[in-house]
Amino acid sequence: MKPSTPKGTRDFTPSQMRKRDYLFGVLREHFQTFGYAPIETPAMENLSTLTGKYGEEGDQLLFKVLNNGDFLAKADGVALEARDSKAALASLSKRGMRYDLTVPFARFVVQHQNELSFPFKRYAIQPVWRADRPQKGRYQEFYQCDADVVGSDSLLYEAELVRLFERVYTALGLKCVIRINHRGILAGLAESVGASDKFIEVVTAIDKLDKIGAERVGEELKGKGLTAQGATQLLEMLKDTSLKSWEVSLANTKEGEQGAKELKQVLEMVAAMNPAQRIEFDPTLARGLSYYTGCIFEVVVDTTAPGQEKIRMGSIGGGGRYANLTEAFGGRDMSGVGISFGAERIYDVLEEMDAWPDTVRTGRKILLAAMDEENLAWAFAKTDQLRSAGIAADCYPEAGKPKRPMKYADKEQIPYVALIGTREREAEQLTVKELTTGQQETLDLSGLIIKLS
RNA sequence: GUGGUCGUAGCUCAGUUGGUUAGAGCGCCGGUUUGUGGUACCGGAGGUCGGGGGUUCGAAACCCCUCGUCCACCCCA
Repeated sequence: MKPSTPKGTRDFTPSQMRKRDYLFGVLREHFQTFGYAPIETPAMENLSTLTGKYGEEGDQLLFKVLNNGDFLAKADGVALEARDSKAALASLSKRGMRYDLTVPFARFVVQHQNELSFPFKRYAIQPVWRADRPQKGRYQEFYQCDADVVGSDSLLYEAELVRLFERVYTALGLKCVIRINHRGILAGLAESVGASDKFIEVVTAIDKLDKIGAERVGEELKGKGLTAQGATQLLEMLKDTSLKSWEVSLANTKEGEQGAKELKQVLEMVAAMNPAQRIEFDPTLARGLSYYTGCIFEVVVDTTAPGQEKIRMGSIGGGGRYANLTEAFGGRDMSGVGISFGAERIYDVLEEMDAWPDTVRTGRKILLAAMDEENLAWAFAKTDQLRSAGIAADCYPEAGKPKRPMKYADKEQIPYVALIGTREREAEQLTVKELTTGQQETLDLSGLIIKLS
């Protein structure tokens, strides 16, 4: 049998893990600086927590966990006989794998509402699972990195999360563009072309604009029941990227006016903090997720920035404000706003740009190698002293010719090798070779610690 | 879930109309080198040709099924 991981999943090697740890570390650090506290929720949730939250399609993409024990004995015989998977499911599985971090978060907030103080700010970096058909950059197991705040409808948080986006991407060495819109603008737009009742359809159609073009979006809109005139007018209005003129054109729609007003405030706050950041109002930004109700964001790589011209990647982050997230779990009506970093995509971008810091390349800094058996214990003791000084040191486990440890250090990209023979032990000195330059010097332990610190 | 593409060594891939013992490059292991890795030269290991069934005197190649991959939809990160 050829060993392999299940479809849509992958292993991470040490060199990949060092990069992932770095990326998650930058995220964690910024989340905490911005006042978000970590939480974790289980890999499995009760199926009742998950089903119905992602729409019909989402339910199909849930990984279900088979009940333990003699599950068939307790299964619904009628449904099994009829080969009706949907009907049989309830008696076969009561748990499912986490599909995203937002729904478990909503469950968490309601379940712990009496222990939490609001506004409650949390972040989470955890894998999620989807029974989707895998493609490049699309897996059945992948990590999500979310920061959310619930229990306040202050626009301060919209501005804060935009700042969090830019701070993180800047720390990673990436120039990005933050696109922003408001569901109210889209609602006002639908209202002004007489399609208020087709709001969801309008949103999902607009979401496809950059992908399939205005013409086909127009056709889709007409297919969904818009008048030809309404569809044309809608597409015409979307060409306008000036927030000022939207304020005017939507002044007679309640939601549209409110949306434009809120957007303006957020943009003003953000501009006051960092006028250099590219943040663009984009009325065509829709985001498919149905639960957004206020501002929505999406982050893309800035392809006008030096060194980033060739990057072709979809959004590397997104988010928005939602109302009533906790409603499904019987919580009181709480507004929230949150963002998500597309860690797997960011990884690919950093890989393409080779924008990793040097620290991800090396694990161990120095390898100590004894030439003969009687010096091995001394080499091991020196390794221990280096470790006590906080230096990632390792001792080659077999004494002998330098060839093996040298080759090992070369492959493992350990930058320094100390060869230890009787000469070194008797003089209490270490002969240290730097592999990239081939240069060699003799130092005592404290000198070596200073050199490698 | 729908349509398509491709599965040959650890990796990237050759393999003629179906015909002897299935190859290359890279990688891996060893040697040339008994206190010095990366280069060079020499040698070696490694394949039920994704799996199962069928057609045939004969299948890596043709047919069916199945699993996996990649791509386009759907949806999404």
